[in-house]
This record gives sequence, structure tokens and C-alpha cells, in this order.
Amino acid sequence: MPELPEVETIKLGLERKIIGQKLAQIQVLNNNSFSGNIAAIKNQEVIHVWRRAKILGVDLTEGVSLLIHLKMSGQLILVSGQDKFFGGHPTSDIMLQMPNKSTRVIFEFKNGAKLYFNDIRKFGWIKQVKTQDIQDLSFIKFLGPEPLTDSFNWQILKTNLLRRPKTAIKIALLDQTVLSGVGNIYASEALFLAKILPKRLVGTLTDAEFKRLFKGIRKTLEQGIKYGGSTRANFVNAAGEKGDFLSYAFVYNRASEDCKRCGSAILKINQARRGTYFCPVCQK
DNA sequence: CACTTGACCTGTCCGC
DNA sequence: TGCGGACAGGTCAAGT
Repeated sequence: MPELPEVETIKLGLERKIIGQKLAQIQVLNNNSFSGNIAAIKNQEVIHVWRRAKILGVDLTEGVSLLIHLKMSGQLILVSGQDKFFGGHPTSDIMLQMPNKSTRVIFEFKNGAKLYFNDIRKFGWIKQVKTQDIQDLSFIKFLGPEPLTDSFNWQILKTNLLRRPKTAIKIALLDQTVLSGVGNIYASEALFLAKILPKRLVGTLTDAEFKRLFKGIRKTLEQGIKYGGSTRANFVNAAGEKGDFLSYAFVYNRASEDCKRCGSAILKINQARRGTYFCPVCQK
């Protein structure tokens, strides 16, 4: 899916436009994409939009919330009422093509705006829950620290990673209980910035390497947000626009291309059946 | 405990 | 052009 920077990008694009808006209608076009009580969210007003790890939260009045996980192919596209008319200001073609055949859920607000949840592969989900129950949900409760918060530091990263000392560092970075929000793209990028080979076992890393990794994770996630996320196939922000981060990526999806730092050929290997990209010269 | 495989789904791309 | 296989921002569960 969308990893932390992509979900954050969607959150930033969505919150200004839907806070204060009241839900009017909800259409569920694929039953497995939505769980919970539709009646509970109908006529409720959005009061807060937030992100935890790769999960987007929307708090509504009357103590109800929506939790959204986009998994591999989810999109959230907001189309204002005006955009549908001549004279509106759609910023992408995709906004004018809603809904499409991968639209799974449609939220309509009283001001005429519609929020489309599209998901080609149907792995993603939206759950209606009680706001007060969120912290106790297992997929929230066991999440590791948010990497971009002030309280996160290299020692915490080290301690959490060392729970899996015999695991390859690339695999361990994808473990959402170690730290939350890093996925397959940014794991490769963070290891490049830290100059660490992805196959290194966690237990072999030195303190200097944990420090570099901490900085690398933060840097690459911040860059991801700065450039509006990564679009490999179908990620778009809430306005239907693609992200630019992959133009700036050092290794991800660049197999056999030149390393931007040393010129060597970038290699691709598979770890746990996921692609891992790295520079065999810069990374040790 | 750590790794592998399968599952959940659809679409695209590449080689023959 | 068609067909089969591999692969794709994620995460579970089960088996070894």
C-alpha cells in the first residue's frame, strides 16, 4: 500500500476539506470493503482526521469513527460538488471519472462532495468503530512507534529491532510492531541512506549503524511526504494526483540502473518474496 | 523463533 | 494477438 508518506499525503489533502462536513449518504459497492454500522455514521459530522502508521482515521460526532487501510491498491478521492460542473476546478482527470469499476465505497457529504474509496485488489478496508474503542483494537494497540514523532529516537529503534536479532534488517523494518509506517519502498531507501546491506542480520548492527538507520528512516519518510508520496502503479492523493518521490529514490525500482552516489549498478533481490533494491558498493 | 508458503484480489507487463 | 507466468506501496495464518 501506500506506506506512511502516502497515507500522510492523503490525510493532508483530505482534512481541510472534510472537517466540519456532514455525511449524508454511504454506498457500499463491495461488502468486504466495509464493516460496521452505516446508520451510525450517517448524518454525523467530521471533527478530526488523523493517521496512525498506515491507517487513516476519521472521527465523527456522536463518538463514532472510520478507520481506513488502503493496503496495496486503495485510493481515496475527494470530488467536491463544484468539480462536477463546468467552471469547477478539478485538479486531475481521475476526479472526473469517479466512480470507476474499482470504486468500492462512496461517501457523500451534505455539501455535495463525494469521497470515493477505490481499491483494485480489494485488500483494503474501511471499518466503522466507536472512537473510544480504537486504542484497544489489536491492529492499533500493537503498533510500534511513529517514526516522525519527537519521542522516537535511535535507542528505541535499536531496542525494538533487537527483539528480532536473527532477522534480516530489511525484513525487520517491515514489522509494524518494531516501528510503524515503513513499507517496502521506504525500507530499501532507508537502508541505502544508512549504508547498510538489506540482508544484514539485526544482531550484527553497530550503534553507529542504528544511528544512521534512524536518520535514514526519518529522512526518507520526510522526503516521501515532501514529494507527495510514491506512485509505482496507482497511488494518488485525495485530489487524484500522483506522487513524485520515486523520481528522487536512490534504489527502489532502479534495478541495473546506476547508483546515484557511486555509479555502480543497483541490484534487486527477493526477501520474503518482496523486492529489495540496494547498491552493493555503497551499502556494507 | 525464523523462515516459507498460501491467501486475499485484480491488473499489467514480458516472453514465447 | 493470445496465453501463461511473474510481479505489484500489505498483512494474516499455518506449516516446517
